[in-house]
Amino acid sequence: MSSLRRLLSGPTLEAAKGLLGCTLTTHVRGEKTSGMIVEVEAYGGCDVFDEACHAHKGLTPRTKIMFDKPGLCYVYFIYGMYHCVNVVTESEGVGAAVLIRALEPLEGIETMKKRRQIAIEKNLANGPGKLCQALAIDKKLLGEDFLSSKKISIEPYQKIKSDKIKETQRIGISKAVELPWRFFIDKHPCVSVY
DNA sequence: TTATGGATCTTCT
DNA sequence: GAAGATCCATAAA
Repeated sequence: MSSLRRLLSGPTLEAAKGLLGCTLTTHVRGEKTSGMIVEVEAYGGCDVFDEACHAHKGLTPRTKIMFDKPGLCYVYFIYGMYHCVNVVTESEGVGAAVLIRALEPLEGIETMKKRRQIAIEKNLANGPGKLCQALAIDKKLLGEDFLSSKKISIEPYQKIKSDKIKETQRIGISKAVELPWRFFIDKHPCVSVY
């Protein structure tokens, strides 16, 4: 088992921090795009009652992927126009995941600019909905395995020192607001909100 | 079958 | 800083 898989099988908060500095890559319609993960949020897991987690009420058709094997891809549609990507964490049977909130664009930047219709690099993927547009992530990728899929994958890239990682409350939710489960690389220009 | 609200982004002031 | 766009998944009936 790879070290990344082992990380994702463990506590969601550890997995979230460990994903910072990894790369996220997609291959869609022959175009390769990738970026480094600079901001994440943890949802569910760790035996904590997390009302903001989609899976907190139990297994539904929408959230069943969060109860599946760690390392799978959970994509959902929000506000009528945007997608968000999550990495499923913890053991099979536990409803937990890490939301990927922001990337630093690395490869396929021209493709991302075209998909996003903007030219400013740091705005290509500095938000959960934006990075899905930039990497062409939608529900076709639901259930793919980040560690073995050819369409979407996560790989270790840069080691982030723990004193570079900042934790704060999560963004854009109305329940369990107080949990400090958002992690990002301090002072990185591609982080969505400070 | 219908009603409700959301892990957001953009545009405008 | 504030508001509108817009549609899927849920829950209730």
